[in-house]
Amino acid sequence: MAGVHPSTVSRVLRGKENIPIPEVTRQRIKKAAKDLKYLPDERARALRLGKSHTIGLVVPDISNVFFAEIAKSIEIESYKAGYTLVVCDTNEEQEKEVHFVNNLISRGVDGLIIAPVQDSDGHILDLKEKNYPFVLIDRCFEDMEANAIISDNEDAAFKAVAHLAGLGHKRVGFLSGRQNIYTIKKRLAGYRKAVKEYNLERNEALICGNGFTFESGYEATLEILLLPNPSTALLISGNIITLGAIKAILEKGLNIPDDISMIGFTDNIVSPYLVCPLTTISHPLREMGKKAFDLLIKHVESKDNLPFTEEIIKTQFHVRRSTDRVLSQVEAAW
Amino acid sequence: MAGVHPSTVSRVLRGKENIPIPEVTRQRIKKAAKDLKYLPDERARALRLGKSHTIGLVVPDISNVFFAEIAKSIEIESYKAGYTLVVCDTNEEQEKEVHFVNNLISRGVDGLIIAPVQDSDGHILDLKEKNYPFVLIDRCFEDMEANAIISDNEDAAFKAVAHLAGLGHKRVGFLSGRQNIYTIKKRLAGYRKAVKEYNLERNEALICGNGFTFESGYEATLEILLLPNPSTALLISGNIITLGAIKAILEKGLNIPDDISMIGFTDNIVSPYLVCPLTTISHPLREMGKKAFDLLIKHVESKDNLPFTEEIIKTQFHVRRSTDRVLSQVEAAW
DNA sequence: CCGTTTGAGGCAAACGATTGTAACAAGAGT
DNA sequence: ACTCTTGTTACAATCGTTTGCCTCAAACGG
Repeated sequence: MAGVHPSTVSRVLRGKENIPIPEVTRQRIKKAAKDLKYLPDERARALRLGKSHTIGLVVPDISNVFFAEIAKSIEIESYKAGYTLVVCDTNEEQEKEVHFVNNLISRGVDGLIIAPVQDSDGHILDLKEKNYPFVLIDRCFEDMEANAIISDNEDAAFKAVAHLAGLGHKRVGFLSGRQNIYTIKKRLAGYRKAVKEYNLERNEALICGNGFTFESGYEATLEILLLPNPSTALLISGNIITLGAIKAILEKGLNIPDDISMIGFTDNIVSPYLVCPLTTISHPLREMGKKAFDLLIKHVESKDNLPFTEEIIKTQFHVRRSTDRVLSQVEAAW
Repeated sequence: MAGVHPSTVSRVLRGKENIPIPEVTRQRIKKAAKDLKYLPDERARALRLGKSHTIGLVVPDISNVFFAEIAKSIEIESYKAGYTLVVCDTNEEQEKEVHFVNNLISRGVDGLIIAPVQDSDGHILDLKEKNYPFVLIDRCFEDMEANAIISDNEDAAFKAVAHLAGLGHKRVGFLSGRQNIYTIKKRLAGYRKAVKEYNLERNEALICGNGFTFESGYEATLEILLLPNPSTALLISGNIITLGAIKAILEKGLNIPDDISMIGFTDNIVSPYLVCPLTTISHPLREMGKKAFDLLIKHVESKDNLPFTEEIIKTQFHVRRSTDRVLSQVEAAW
């Protein structure tokens, strides 16, 4: 429409000022582009340039606020940095994760941020082998060196149990998420360490559950409540699980915190407004997202091979009403 | 590596059985592909084929469960149908929405699902003009014909207010989200209709708020509570706003539902477990997502221009404890 | 008046995959 | 012995951009 060669259009629209093209032609091209509502084909550009200015984010459940918050902050950072973010939800299914990672690479994303399902790690090792830039977030692999932004799960769990011990609890239950996941392993380690240190009841039956769903939280809680000696407190590894636990507790006619204390692993905007305002461990999710993005971009935009960085982010502990002194049967009788 | 021409590789890997290629060669190529961990370049394929098997989803806030649920169901449907979903979060900013829509088109997505910010509609009209397949979800434009999957906001709001009227409430507040949005306009219309029909107090001061944030919910609620005659019930247009409202109510030392009833517009998994189990209007979000996806794919895969479809989905009403009979001052004195 | 610089912008190759057509060889048919 | 299949695989063009290089004309210097 402007009567010039595509290459000239490209030079004008990409703003190559050093190539001499008279202002009249520039204007003619720009006007034509506007009139035609011309949008460059990013596929073709990416193909030619070998760079897509796109990054991929792979999370296990986008409908969980935990990952939604992370996604949101990475999205905001990407936008600011001129990158487009592609979000994929694996639904905690390994097969989908492999599919998405390959798919994203096929579409030429410049890098990946992954919160892995962790049923296997072959595809992650492939990434390392290909020297593909990626950052693990929230979950990493113990025996693998990689970029990772994680939180201090072990320490947080330890402190949470310590808090309960300080309130006189002797039997603390641990509602687990999927047990083969890094975060859960670490939290469990912290739990065990505190149980030992504060001399609480050691009983494998108090460690219950294997999943991040409402139902798995509900059922695991029932199992613990139906023990001959149910726990007087619960440490709960996930915010959807927490709701299942509340359901079970209410159904049994129990009161929080009088009959049972609870601590939620993962604070969110509703924690203070639940049936009983929930004591939680809170993760600075926005900060984690930003750090993961910055780290990824550093690797993407660097020519040489940077060494891997693993950063552990401190969590915070919010005491609300769901944790209180244990009422022993004797005290209760009073 | 297999010593053959790329075209032969393509034919083998795409499984063109009608082109005669001897089994030995096929195996040689497949083995090489596996050994090299070959992944086809989807950009190049999309460029050549004019089809990317990708669709774009543009939502105003992915960290809001409402849209996260929609995103999740669309993601699941896309995966099943062999499409990749690209999710973009506009943060309720018009400028970002325009950017994302253009960006997605540039990358050659086959179609778009949009929950628009609705500060303007020029970019949507462009889509129509270009005959680009798209489906609006949750929010549509009153004066524009387009594919849309929406819910019966007006009716739902009407019924909610009717429910409150039935409980004896005469002054019902309406906590609004961003007021220029289709859904809010409709809800407000339903509210006004019920106010008229049940002869409730008509007072513009009872319509309050303009945003979907926690803070805007908090402040709008305070405004209503500080009126000389505060409302005895609230209809609340959004789940984050609801939390802000609860904060304001608790801060004022009021009790739900004794001092004030509330109905939340948008049920979610926590609604039953809030300080006071919340009476809500629930949207079948997964179903809406699936319908939007199916509709989009129908348009994407059809050669001819299908007529636009607008489907209105029925909401459900969940009565929980947050709505109760109004306690008049006289009754309360008893 | 001729050679050289400079301005303006076209040409062509490349990115990687796809596909209609062509090419070449071996074998079949006459 | 020659043509005609048929089987096997290569060639070339294409998708839309980008970029190094080249061309052509006008202007300039001597």
